[in-house]
Amino acid sequence: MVTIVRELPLPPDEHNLHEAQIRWAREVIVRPLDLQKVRTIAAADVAYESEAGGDRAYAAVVVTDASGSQILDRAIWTGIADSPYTPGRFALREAACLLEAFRLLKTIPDVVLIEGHGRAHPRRFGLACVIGLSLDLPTIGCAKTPLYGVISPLGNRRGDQAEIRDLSGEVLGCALRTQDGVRPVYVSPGYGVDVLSAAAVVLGSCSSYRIPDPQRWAHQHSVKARQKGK
DNA sequence: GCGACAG
DNA sequence: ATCTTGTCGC
Repeated sequence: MVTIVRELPLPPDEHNLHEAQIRWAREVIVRPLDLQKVRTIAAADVAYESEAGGDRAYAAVVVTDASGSQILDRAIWTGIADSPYTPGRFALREAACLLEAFRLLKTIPDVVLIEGHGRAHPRRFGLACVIGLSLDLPTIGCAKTPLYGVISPLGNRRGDQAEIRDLSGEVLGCALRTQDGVRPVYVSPGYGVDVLSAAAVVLGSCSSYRIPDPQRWAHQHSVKARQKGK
C-alpha cells in the first residue's frame, strides 16, 4: 500500500476555489463514457526550451483511431510558457499552450488523454480537469508517477488495477498496469468520464508500451517540433 | 534545516 | 520537463 497525501499549500485567495472545485467535481466530472462510441482518441504533450522571460513551448496534439495505432489529425503550436512549473499548479504552465494547439485541430476527438492527473490531485482538479472543462470534451489524466492519494495493492499483470483513494475513502482514480511486470500508470478522470471508462480507454490504447500510443505520438511530435524550431 | 514535489 | 551514450536484454 502506497500512501501519498500532500496537501500542497495554497495562497489564501485560492481556498474558496478549492471548495467549489471539489463540490463541482463530485457532481459533474465523473460519469461513465460509452466506449462503443469512442472512435477517435486525442493526446497532447508539450516540449520546452529554456528562454529568458519564459520558456518556449512546443505543444503537440494528435488524434488517432480508437486503438491508438493510426494518426488521423495533428496540430503543433509554438509559443511562450510564462509560468514556471510548480507541483499542484501544472495547469498554470501547460493548459494555455495545450488549448492553443487544440484550437488548430481540424477534428473533434471523442476523448482526450492528458499527460498528468485529473481528480487524483490535492485539490481534485489537475490539468486533465482544466482541459476537459475548457474544451467540453471527455478527458482522462494519465500520469507516469503518483501525486496524491492512497494506492491499494496492485497485481503485476497487464490490466490489473488498484484504486487511488483520498483519506475519506473516495475513489479518485487507479493505478493501472499497462504491461506485465512494468511500472503502472496513474489514471484519473479529467472531465466527463468515470474511473472504469478511463482505465479502459488507456489500456485499450496501449499496444506494447507502458504509455498509451496516442501519448507517445504526441510526445514524439512535440520533441520533433522543438528540433525544427532550433 | 532537510526532504518532497504531475511535467 | 531537460541535460545525455552506450549498453544489457527480450
